Amino acid sequence: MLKDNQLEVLLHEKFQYVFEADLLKEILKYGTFREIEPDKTLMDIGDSISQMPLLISGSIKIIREDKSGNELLLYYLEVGDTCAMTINCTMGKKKSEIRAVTEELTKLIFIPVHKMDEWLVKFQTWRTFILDSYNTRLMEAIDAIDNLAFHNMEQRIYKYLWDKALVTGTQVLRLTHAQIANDLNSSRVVISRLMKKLEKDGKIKYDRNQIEVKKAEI
Amino acid sequence: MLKDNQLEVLLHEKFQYVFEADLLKEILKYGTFREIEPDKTLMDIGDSISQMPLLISGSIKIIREDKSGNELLLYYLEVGDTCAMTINCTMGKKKSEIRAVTEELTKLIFIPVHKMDEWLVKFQTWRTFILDSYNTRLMEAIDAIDNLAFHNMEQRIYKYLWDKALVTGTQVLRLTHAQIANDLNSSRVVISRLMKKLEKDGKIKYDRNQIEVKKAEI
DNA sequence: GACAAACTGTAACACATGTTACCTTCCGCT
DNA sequence: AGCGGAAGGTAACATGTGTTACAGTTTGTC
Repeated sequence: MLKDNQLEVLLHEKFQYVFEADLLKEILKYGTFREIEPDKTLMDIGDSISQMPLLISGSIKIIREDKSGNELLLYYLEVGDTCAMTINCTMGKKKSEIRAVTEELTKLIFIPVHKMDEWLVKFQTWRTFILDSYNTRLMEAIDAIDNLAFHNMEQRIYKYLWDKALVTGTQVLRLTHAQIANDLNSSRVVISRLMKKLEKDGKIKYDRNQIEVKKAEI
Repeated sequence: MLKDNQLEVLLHEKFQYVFEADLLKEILKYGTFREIEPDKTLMDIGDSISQMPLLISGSIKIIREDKSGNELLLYYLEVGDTCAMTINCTMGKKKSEIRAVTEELTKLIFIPVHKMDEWLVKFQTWRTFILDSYNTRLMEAIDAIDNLAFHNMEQRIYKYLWDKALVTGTQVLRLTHAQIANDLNSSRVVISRLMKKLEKDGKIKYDRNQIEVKKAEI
């Protein structure tokens, strides 16, 4: 746990240009801070949610799964993001349709539901934040649809790697072909085959457990 | 054009349980009514939007297109819906990422942008409505992702037909294989092939320009 | 009735992706 | 050093989907 003043410093650092001063105070007052290790499931399909998370640092994978257990990575949440799903899960008392897994060490503030609605009335910046969040998520979902509908697996792999490089802030990734296959709902053999092709085309370079992504056209 | 009192009757009929009385009055005062024929493009990719539509009757197809002109039907808007895209396009002054085409004769009320934000502060029912809209759209986008990621073309065709039956309110549809191919970003031959199979399995029945959808498991 | 256009059926083939099986290489452990 | 497991390479094949080409049928129009 952080001391209050440390949390305050963090909040200001990340959100001073997003939220007005009074709102920052309220967040500090009513929010609950939590720090979560990498690869922890924050929320699973079917869970009910009573608090809304606000991402302070780290990143979170949002994953969709069908009944047979096939998975698909939808998008990442990063600093300053919130989970749009949660917004309505909390407001509408519905169950989660997705799984959220921390990608790295992640710091969050949880906001109680009743404050969410209250702040929509009181704070212009909160309204903008919530609507922006929804919109960003909707765009990301549509981006995911584009990938599936209009791009082949080779393009999807490259985009997956590049996105991951952006999120983690490094072009050298530590991950295996099997992990990629899992996130893209494909199979390891297919990934290996196409990785070879991507390397031949100079778009990536890789060794066991390590992939370097180069900037390239999709 | 409708006379004011006719519009009032319509609005009440559709929204009396959604919006509080004062809000209905404001909508009548500041909204602009429009009636639009089937198969008209309401909004195209790259358009700027300055008004938010509220669907009174009819239905609207939301379509995504890539740079090469390949199309994909995302979902339908129905009575009581609004276009979530628009919400942020108006607020954030961004351009549309999708195309909206009327499926049938459609009645709409357009709301000026500045009222949107004002009402978020003043009316609880408006807040709920906007957040619900976003959430519904996000769920529909995720549903579209599920289809693409986890279902084969045969299942996608059946779901497409069943959804269309729900939207239009009849299990007998007037459409061609080529139209289906277009909406699913496939090709006519593929659709014909799989339609044959669906018919053999008793899930549909069809003739030239006409398809009867039967209730079946996906 | 003749004709053109639209709609559907079908075959043959190309290509992308998934599956299975087995092999090699690398790495950590004892 | 030897072992076992994890990661990756490769081949052979199965399947799903897209493409091209052409034929047959229906529909509307003159």
